[in-house]
Amino acid sequence: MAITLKDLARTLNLSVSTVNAALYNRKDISSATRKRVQDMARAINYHPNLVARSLKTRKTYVLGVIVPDLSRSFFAEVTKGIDMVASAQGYNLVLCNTGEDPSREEDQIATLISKRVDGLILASAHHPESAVAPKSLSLSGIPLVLVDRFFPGTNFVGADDVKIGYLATKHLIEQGYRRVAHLRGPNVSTAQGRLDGYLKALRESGIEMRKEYILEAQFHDESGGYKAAKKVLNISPRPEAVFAASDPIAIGALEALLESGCRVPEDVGVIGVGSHRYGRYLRIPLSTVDQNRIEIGKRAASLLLGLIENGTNRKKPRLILLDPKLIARESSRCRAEARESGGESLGASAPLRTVSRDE
Amino acid sequence: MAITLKDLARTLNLSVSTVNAALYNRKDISSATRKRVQDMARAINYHPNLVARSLKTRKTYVLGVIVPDLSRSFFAEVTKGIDMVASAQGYNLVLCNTGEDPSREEDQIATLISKRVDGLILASAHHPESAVAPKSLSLSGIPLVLVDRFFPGTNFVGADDVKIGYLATKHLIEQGYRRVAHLRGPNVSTAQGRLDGYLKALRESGIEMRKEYILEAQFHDESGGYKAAKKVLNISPRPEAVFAASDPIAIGALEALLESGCRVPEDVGVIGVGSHRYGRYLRIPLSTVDQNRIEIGKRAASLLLGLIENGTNRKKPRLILLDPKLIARESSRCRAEARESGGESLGASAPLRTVSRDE
DNA sequence: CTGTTAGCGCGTTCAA
DNA sequence: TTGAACGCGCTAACAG
Repeated sequence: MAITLKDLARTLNLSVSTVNAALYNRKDISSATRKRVQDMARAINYHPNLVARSLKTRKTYVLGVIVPDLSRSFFAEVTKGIDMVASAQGYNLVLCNTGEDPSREEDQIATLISKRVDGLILASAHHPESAVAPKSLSLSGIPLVLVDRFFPGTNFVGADDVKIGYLATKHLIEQGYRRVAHLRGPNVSTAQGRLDGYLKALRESGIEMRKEYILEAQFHDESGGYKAAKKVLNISPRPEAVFAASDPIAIGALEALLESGCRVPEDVGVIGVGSHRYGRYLRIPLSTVDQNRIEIGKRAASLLLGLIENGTNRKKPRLILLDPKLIARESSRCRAEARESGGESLGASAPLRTVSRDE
Repeated sequence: MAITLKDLARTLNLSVSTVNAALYNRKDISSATRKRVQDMARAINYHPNLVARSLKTRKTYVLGVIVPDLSRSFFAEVTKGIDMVASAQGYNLVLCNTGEDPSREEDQIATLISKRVDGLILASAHHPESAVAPKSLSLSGIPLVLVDRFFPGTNFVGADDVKIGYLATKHLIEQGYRRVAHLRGPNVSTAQGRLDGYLKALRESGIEMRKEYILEAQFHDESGGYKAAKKVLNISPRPEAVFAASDPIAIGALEALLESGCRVPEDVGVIGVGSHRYGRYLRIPLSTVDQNRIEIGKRAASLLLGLIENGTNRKKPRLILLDPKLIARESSRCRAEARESGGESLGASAPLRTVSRDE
């Protein structure tokens, strides 16, 4: 049985309120008693019961975080970012992995409401159009921040997907590729934004868009990129480059292209999105666009904590878009001399230290 | 202000205990009232206050999970495994990322004790010799399961590291490499086990171990593997193969070897540990040993839940070692004809579908 | 400076 | 079947 404040008070021959005040380091307690109390607390291994405290204070110092799949590096890193700022402010994370199952997402939200989390971060919300979950959430008054997938009318933190698509496509065009295909993601805001950016870059360069150059795959699935790239090879005129909406798609595409005897980047250029940690170690070091995942998590947590501490009576939902960064590697280096583009120097000869990930 | 049981009861003109029983679906309530109560609960968006319930029942249905770095795929996947079985049993996870900081680990444990988690999973415990944390834990009576790094006297779930080292080294030897170097991890049980397995395999094959063939690196750090491999190249006689204690180390080593003009696997064979998702897409598809990470998480959660539900008065700590699996790819294929060794077929021509990760 | 006490929302006797 | 009342451990008045 856990030791309670009352136990501690009895042991010290003090009242609970004195002991409590002493533990909180209030100044209206003699420093002598304060020390006595704190020493004794440590000695008998007293740990304040936070569930009782929460019941009283109506504050749990817990943030709910719902992600579809923690084993995707995107979500793992966003979660890490969230935890960095949350824990610095004394909050803990309760993490829910929906496994991409929309019905579980609803259950999880209900549970988190019941657990009285102080706020909630929802990554890649499912079918928010049905919006049943957000509805009970807003009724519960729990502040909510969406991450990754946008949904109008709610607080949102994510990468600027239009810019991602634009940067990637523009880069390919600048490298001398004209016929650029796009392996897009499924029908969510993220994929849509990247597609828009792709179209914008084409338009800006006076390149006509071709519907048959746009194929769909799953963000996290190499085999989708593989299949789509195989199809790309049969289109005539054959595309000279591929902008994949994610690194996994790009990796699958790379595999398909090489397997079919294409040279990358000479015959076909490839660029992905996500700045996967091992992108530079692939058969052909992969160009990519960095979303700044850790920062996404950090900003989401900051925003949420702001909402929590300043009360939710914020007028309008905030929308935070982070700036993506182009990382040019070998997979997109056509004939053009290497421009300065925020990337590293060429392939395998790059100094390896820079890749170490201490932050 | 959240709706309480009392609010609900008042709305229905019933007593709280009736309402409560109805919500719990007890049979001693007329099904008519039961339905009435449940409908009304939904209608007015009632969410039972679990913190109040926990205070009463002394059960939070929360498991603490402490990891050093969620952005390392090992921990992300173990955590995913934990969540799979925990959530199936109605438990939530509160996740703590120590960022490798031992002092934070202690703080986190203290917080989790105060939050009255029902159990705790500690991955890669820091300096357990000081053991201050486990001590307050056992005093608190919170069941504890260690994962990844072993520490005698506690429940443990992990891969069989000796077997990992043995499988990897044996494989290299079978492929015809005789002089095998080992890039070991830092001084923790995991690295020690793999080293032991390495030595065992050498012994068994009558190969003399050479101290200068054993170099140290950080598990998660490519640059460590890079540096160590550079050193390996200067040893004479030069090793013919490298068993790296992790995939990141192996990837760094691969980079160093190729950069120095070595051919892999012809001049030097390489094998890692961890079955990284992109190992097969690297410049040279990387042989590795799979630890079965998801399963580690699942077993850890099962064990912990068992301890929780059956009371902690278990006699002896349990020790669960999972069987690793060799995955042979190109980086370790010397001249020997491909043996059947649990791996896939050769390199880039392997059918890509098999890599999709639905499980 | 220190002690007493009334809830926070829920679960659970025990009576009715 | 249903209702009344106590207590889980802690916080925060308020009283001394």
